[in-house]
Amino acid sequence: MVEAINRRQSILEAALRVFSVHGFHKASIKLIAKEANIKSSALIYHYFADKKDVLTAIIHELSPAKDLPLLNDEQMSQLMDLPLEQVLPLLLERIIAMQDDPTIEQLLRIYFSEAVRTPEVADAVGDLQMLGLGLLTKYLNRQIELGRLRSHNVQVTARAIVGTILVYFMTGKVFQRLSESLPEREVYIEEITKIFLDGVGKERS
Amino acid sequence: MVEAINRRQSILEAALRVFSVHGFHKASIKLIAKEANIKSSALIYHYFADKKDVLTAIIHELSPAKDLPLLNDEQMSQLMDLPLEQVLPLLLERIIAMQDDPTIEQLLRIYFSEAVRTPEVADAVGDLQMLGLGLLTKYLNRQIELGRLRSHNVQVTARAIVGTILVYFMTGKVFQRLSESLPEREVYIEEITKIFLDGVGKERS
DNA sequence: GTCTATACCAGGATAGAC
DNA sequence: GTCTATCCTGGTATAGAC
Repeated sequence: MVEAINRRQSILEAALRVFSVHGFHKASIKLIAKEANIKSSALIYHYFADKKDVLTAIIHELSPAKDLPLLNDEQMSQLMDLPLEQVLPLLLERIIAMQDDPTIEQLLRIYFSEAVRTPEVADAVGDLQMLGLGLLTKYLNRQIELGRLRSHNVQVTARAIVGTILVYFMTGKVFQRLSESLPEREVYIEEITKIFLDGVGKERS
Repeated sequence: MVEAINRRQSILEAALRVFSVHGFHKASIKLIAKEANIKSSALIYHYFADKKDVLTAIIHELSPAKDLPLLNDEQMSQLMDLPLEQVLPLLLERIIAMQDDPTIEQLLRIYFSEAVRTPEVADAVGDLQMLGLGLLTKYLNRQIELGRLRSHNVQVTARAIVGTILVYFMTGKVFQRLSESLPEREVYIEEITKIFLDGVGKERS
């Protein structure tokens, strides 16, 4: 059978699942083979050089980075001029929704656990974050230019925004124990937006 | 030689280092033995039931949770009444400074990479965060009560604050690539404080 | 309490038939 | 392109002497 492409793909998907559950090192080639419904683990070596190569392929071929440039330049520059009270909810909504996609969730699990020691993974995630932080700072600077935001250190704000996403993911998916007190998604997004716009200080009226 | 306690301790410390660098599964008992300067990996089984037990011991005996109750009730209730513009910098300063301690940094690395799949680790970290979030929400509620902060969803604010710490750690220690644009520690803390107090919106003057 | 030696198994990877 | 069989390394863990 010459269904090479399908085979390769299903191995990749199986590996994604196995890696995300067991971690790279505990995940065995044999288990991946079983998950992929192939009789022979040897087949994996037909498509990939070694175990590490499977991980690399996952990172490069399944990364959500590809989905990011779904905005063309026009849409982008439109976004740049929208006020924060519109952009922030949109952004948070979009990114948090991504976490519902099982593939993304599995990828994130791998990223989290492997990034600390696998430079290749760290780089992939780093690229993603660079992109995100870059766009965010660009946007924030533009808004300052438009006089809608006060002049401030946008690097910090951008990171703080990313932090709210990070913490949402972690309390939701990693430390389930914390999910109880985790507010509804809409509430979370709404409140975050308010905080960044106006802080939590007493209204100066 | 009856230096049991020292031995046990140095095994634990060696394991901490090895786990933090290689991760739990890749870290081998033999390597830990070597790191601990003991001739025999068998000795480890004299002090611990198995490899997993070493990890458990690390988490329970080296966790920074113990250092947290360094405040007695009096100091605590004093803190509760201090305004956010004082408490937040203090808190951030303190926690970020902890990350300079190599032991803490190594522990954090283990937490991050292992929490996603080792429930025991997740619980330990979860406890820590519960404690942190609990204190934070309590504090925020108190401040609202005092009329210093506007009434709002404190669960969200608490998480957003934790997020700023998380992201600082990650961009600093995990994704070194992002360190370049990472602002100075003092700047970061100062700006974060400003954001939470007043947001980044145009001053309403 | 610390060592040497070793049993034992699992995982990564290859050879080679079909 | 997919399989069976197998090699080999390295890891966990134990037995047992000192």
